[in-house]
Amino acid sequence: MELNLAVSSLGALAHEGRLSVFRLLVQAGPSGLPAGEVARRLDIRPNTLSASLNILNHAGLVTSRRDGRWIIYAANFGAMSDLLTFLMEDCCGGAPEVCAPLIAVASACCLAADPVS
Amino acid sequence: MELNLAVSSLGALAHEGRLSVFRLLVQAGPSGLPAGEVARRLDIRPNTLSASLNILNHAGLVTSRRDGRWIIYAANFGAMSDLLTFLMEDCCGGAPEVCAPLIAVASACCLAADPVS
DNA sequence: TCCATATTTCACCGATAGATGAATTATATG
DNA sequence: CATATAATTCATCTATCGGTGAAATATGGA
Repeated sequence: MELNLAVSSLGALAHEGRLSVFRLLVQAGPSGLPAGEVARRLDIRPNTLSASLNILNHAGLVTSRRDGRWIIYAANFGAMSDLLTFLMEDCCGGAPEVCAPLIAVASACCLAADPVS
Repeated sequence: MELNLAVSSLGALAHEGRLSVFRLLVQAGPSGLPAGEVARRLDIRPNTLSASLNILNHAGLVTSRRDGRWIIYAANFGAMSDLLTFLMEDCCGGAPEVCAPLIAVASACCLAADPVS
């Protein structure tokens, strides 16, 4: 990942409303949620939410598809993974203890369901 | 980690100069680097760098200590770990494949040196 | 076709971020 | 004490961000 893409992704997430939206979509999984459902759950006005989703989308963090009169947004898990990987690069230059908690978190939520060989 | 702390941490990193500074400090390890050395390596003016370091410091991402006429900055690896952990929370609601690459990265750089039991 | 619903786009305004030159503080050395 | 170096603080200016009301676009149903 390039520095500038990381900066725009971090900038997209560096906002209370947008971070809440992104986390909600992460929790919702790959099937995503319609914009209106996001607005209702987080109590955000439609036009404000639209601007937020547009910023997250331009940063590559969410995808959108139309389904009838709804537009479904979903977290882009690949982009999320790329960003976190970028932030972790070289994290162990002198401090291997940094990664241990992360491995624990990732393991707790994933390894049980889909173990890494 | 609270949402607002995550937002301020992400905001601190969402800047080309500051992200470069943070990554350099991460690579430098816990012993850190003097401000002037950071400025020289990244070609940033001293006052601009000072503002950047101040923002990273207020977000809790770097620490500072004076050593003679130098002020040594170091990445706060605990805060970094907390932030990444926060971003990964609930990441597997429906997509366990998200975490696999992260585990791989973390494992590659850490497990060899300090295996998680 | 007409209307209701879902979502976006637009124009505007106030607030905040970011860079800079100049001045200031702190430390070491002769 | 005088001077040079390291780093910060301050004042200022410009650019961008973020939210809002109003209007526009798109879809489905009567």
